[in-house]
Amino acid sequence: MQQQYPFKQIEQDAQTYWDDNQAFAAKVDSEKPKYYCLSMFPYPSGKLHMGHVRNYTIGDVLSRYHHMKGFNVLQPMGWDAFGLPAENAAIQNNVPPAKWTFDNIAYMRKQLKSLGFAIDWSRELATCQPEYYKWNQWLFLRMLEKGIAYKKTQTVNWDPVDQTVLANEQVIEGRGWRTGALVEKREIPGYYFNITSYAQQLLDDLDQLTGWPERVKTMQANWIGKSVGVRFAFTHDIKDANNRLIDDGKLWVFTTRADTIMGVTFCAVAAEHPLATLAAQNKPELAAFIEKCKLGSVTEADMATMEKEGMDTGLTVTHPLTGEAVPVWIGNYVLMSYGEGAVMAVPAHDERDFGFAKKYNLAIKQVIANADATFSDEAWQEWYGDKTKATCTNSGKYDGLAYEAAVDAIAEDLKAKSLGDKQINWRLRDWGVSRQRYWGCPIPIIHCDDCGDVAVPDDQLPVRLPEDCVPDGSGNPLNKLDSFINCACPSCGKPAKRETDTMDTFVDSSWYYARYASGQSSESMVDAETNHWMPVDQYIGGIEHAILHLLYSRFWSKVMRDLGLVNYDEPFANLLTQGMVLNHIFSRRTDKGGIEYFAPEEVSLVHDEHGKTIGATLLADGQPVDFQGMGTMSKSKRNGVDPQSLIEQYGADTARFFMMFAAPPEQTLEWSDSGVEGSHRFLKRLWNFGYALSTEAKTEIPVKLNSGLANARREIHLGLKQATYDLDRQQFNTVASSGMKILNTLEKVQKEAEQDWQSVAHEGLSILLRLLSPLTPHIAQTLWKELGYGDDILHASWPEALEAAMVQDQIKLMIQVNGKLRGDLEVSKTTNKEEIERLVVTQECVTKFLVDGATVRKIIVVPNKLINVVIG
RNA sequence: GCCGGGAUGGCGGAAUUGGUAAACGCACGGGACUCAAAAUCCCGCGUUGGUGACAACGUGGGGGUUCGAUUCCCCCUCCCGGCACCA
Repeated sequence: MQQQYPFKQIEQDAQTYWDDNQAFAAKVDSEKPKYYCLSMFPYPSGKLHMGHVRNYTIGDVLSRYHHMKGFNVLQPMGWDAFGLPAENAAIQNNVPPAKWTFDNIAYMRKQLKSLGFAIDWSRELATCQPEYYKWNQWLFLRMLEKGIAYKKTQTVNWDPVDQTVLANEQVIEGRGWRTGALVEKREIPGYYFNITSYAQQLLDDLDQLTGWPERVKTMQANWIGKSVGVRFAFTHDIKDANNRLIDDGKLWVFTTRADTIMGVTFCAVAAEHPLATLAAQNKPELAAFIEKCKLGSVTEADMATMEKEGMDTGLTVTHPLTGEAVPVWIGNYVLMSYGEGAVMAVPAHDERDFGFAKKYNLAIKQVIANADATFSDEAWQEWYGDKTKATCTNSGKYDGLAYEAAVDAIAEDLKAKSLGDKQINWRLRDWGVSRQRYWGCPIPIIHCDDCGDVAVPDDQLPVRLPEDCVPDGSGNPLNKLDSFINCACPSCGKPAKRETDTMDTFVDSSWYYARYASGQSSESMVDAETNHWMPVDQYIGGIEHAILHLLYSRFWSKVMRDLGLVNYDEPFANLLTQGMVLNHIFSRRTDKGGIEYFAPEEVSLVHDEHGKTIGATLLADGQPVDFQGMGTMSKSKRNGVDPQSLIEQYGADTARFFMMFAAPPEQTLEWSDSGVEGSHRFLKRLWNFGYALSTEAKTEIPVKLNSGLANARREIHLGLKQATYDLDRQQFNTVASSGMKILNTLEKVQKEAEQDWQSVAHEGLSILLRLLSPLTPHIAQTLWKELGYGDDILHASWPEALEAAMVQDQIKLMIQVNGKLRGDLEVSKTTNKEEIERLVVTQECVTKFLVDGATVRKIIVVPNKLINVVIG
C-alpha cells in the first residue's frame, strides 16, 4: 500500500477488477428481490457535463446500496442517440450524423466508466441502432392497425429554425422548446398518436404513483387538463354565399357552468370561427379586427396583458331553451383551439364576460342566488366563484336547483332537443410524431399512386436509415436520396415512394427502459424478462422532463400493455428529480455596454473579518468584478466545470463524494472549489487512517471496554444507524456527514491509543468503508481488500448497528426551567422517574429560581432526553 | 389568478413522532510545525452585553395551542417552479 492517497491507481485498479469480474451483470434471480435502478439516458452531445455526473452518481449510490442490502440490482445505460444536434454538427463539420454520434458515444462511455458506475454494460443500447428502432416501426404499425396512430392534415406548430413540426408539448410560450424560435402555423400532413384516448387513464393512474413528487403529478394533471361540462348548440339560419347553412345551423359551445345557461346575453366566437369569417365578408372593419386578433394571439407577453376586445358581428343565434335571440360577438379572448372555438357568455357570473359586457354595454342577467351574498358590480367575484353554494334563480323551471341538479336537468332538456349533452373536454392534444428531419427513425410507410399509404410489411423491417448522409441545412436530405425514396409498393408491386419523415425522438425514449430489461432479442420488441424487471423501481432524472418524456413513456407503456406485450400499468414506480448544478457568475460591463463574463478561477473573493463575502476582484488586473449570484453552468456565462478535469485532478471518488455531500439530491447544488477540496481532504484522511492501521492486530471486541473506547464505538454505531436511515430516505448529504463523523471519532481514538483500540478501530473502519462504498466505491473497495476484510465490498453485507454498542450506562439529561435550558444531570440509565424528579430539584441551576415564594408546579421527564421543571 | 415547493449563522446545509437549534463541511480568525511558504495538526467561530461565571435575544413577520414550537393551527410578506383569456 502506498501513502498519500494514490487515487489514480486506486480507481484504475478497482475499475479493472469490476470489469474482469463482470461485477454488475444483472441476471434474473428468483431468490432475491429485484431492484431496477434507472437514470435517464444521456443525449450523446460530446462529453459529460456536471448534471450527468450528479444524475448518475445518485443512481449509482442507490444501486450499490441496494446491492449490499441483498437486492438483485439492474442498472443499465444507453444513448438517446437520434436528434437535431447531430444534424447541426454534420452541417458544420461535414461529418455524417452517424459518425459524429458514435464517436461521441465512445468518448462518453469512457467517461462514465472512469466514474466507476456499477452499470451492466452488456445491456447498452443506442436508439439510432436499427436493432432498436426496428421496434419503434413495428409498434407504430401495430398502433396504426388499432387506430391509435393515424394520419391527418392539420395546422401544426412549425419551428422555422429547425425546419420541422413540433408537438404541442414542445411549444413553450409560443416558442420552440429547443430553438426558442417563434413558432409558425402550417398546414401539413402527418402521423398522430391518439394519446387523448388515454387521457382518463393517464390522469387516474397518477394516483398509483405514490413514489412520485407531488409537483410532477400536479404538472401532468394540469397538462392533461380535464374539464367536465356540457356541449350544446345555439341554432340559427345563417347561410354562406352559396346559400348553404353554416355548420348545419348550429353554433356549438362548451361550458362548465350549464347552470347559468338562462343568464346568457351574448355569444363570443374566436376570430377564426366560420361565423366570424362570414360576418367579415361585407364588413372591412370586422375583417381588420379579425386580422388583429390573429396577429396578437401568438406572443406570450401580449397574452397576459391583452385587453378583452370584441366586435359585434351583427348576427344573432337562438337560445336553445328560451328561444331568445342572442347576439354573436367576436372576442379576442376566445381560443379556436380549445372546445368549440365559441363560448356562451353570462356576464353576471363570469369575470371575463362581465368585463366584456361592461365595456360594450351588453345586458347582464343574474340567474344564480347565493345565501351569503347579494349581487353587485363590486362584490360579484365574492360569491360567483363558489358553485357549491349557488342555486338557480330567475331561471324559470330550474329555479331553486343547486349546481349539480341544475346541470343535470339542463343537460337532459338539451339532449331531448338533440342540441346538447354532457361532455368532457381535455387540454391534452393528440401527439404529432412526424418530423421533417433526417437523423431519426424512419416512419415505415410507402406511398403508392394506386394503393395510397401502405404499411411496410413486418418482414421488411427495419426500414433502415442511410447512415452516410450529410445534411446541408436545406431540409431533409432523404428527400433527395433516390436510393431511399424509390421502392416497390408492398401491395401491388408497382414503383412507389417511401415516406421520408422520421419520428419525434421522444418516441425513441418512450420505451428504452423496457428494452434494457428484456433479453434484447432480434425476434421481439420485449420478452418475458421485461416483466421480471419492470416497473423501474427508481427512476432518476431532471425536472425538465416532468411533462414530455414522462407523459409519453406512461402512454407508451399503456399501449404496449394493451397490445399484450407487457403486464404493468405504469413504467416508473418511484421518481427522483434531481436538482440542477449551479456555479458563481462573475461579470463586468464592457465599455460598449455589453457584459463580459469571467470564469470563477479567474476571480478572487474579498471577505470581511467575519468571513462574509463582500466582493470579488479579477486576478488579472485586481479590479472589482460584479458577482451575479448563482446560475446554471453554461458556456456563455463561462461558469461551467468540466467533469474530466475534475476527475483528473481529484479522482472520481472525490467528484462523487462532493456531489452527494454538497446538497440533498432534489435541491440545486452550488458548486464550490473549496468544497471539492474539503471532500478530497476527507478521502485523503481516510486513506491515511487505513494505511496506518495494522492488519495483524485484529481481535474480537472485548466485552468490557473503557469509557473512551465504548463512547467511540457507540458514536460509530449511531452514525451507521443514521446513515442507513438517510440512505433509505435518499438524503445522501447526511450519509456523507455521518461518514465524516465516524472518521473524526476513529482518529480521536487513535490518538489516545488506548488498550483494545485496534479492535475498535478495525470494526469502525469496516463499518465506515461499507457505509461509504456506495458514494466512493474505489477507495472503499481498495481499503476493504488491502485490510483483509474481504475480496469484494459490493458482496459484503450492509453492516447492522448493534444495540449493545449503542446503549450507555450513564445518561446525560438536559434540565429546562420553564422551557429554557439551564443545565444537565447525569444519571444511571436505570434511574427511575421519581428518583430523577427528586434529584433535579436539588440542582443549583433549578434551586436558584426557587426564590420570592416561587415553587415547583410540575416536572416533566422525557425519557433519555430532558427534564422540564415548571416553576411559578 | 390557480396549483406545487420554499425562507434556519458569513456560505452550503442538519435537526427522524412537538423535546439540547445550528450536526457535517466550507469560509474566516488565532496558534503549532517551517528560514519561509504550501501541506498538515490544534483552538475559536449565531447576535448583543459582560474580564468572567453568566444573561438576554435568535429558525421570513404577526398571533395562537403547549410545560416546551424550526416542527402543529390561523393571518401576512417575500422567493422558486409549473399552468393559464381553458369557457
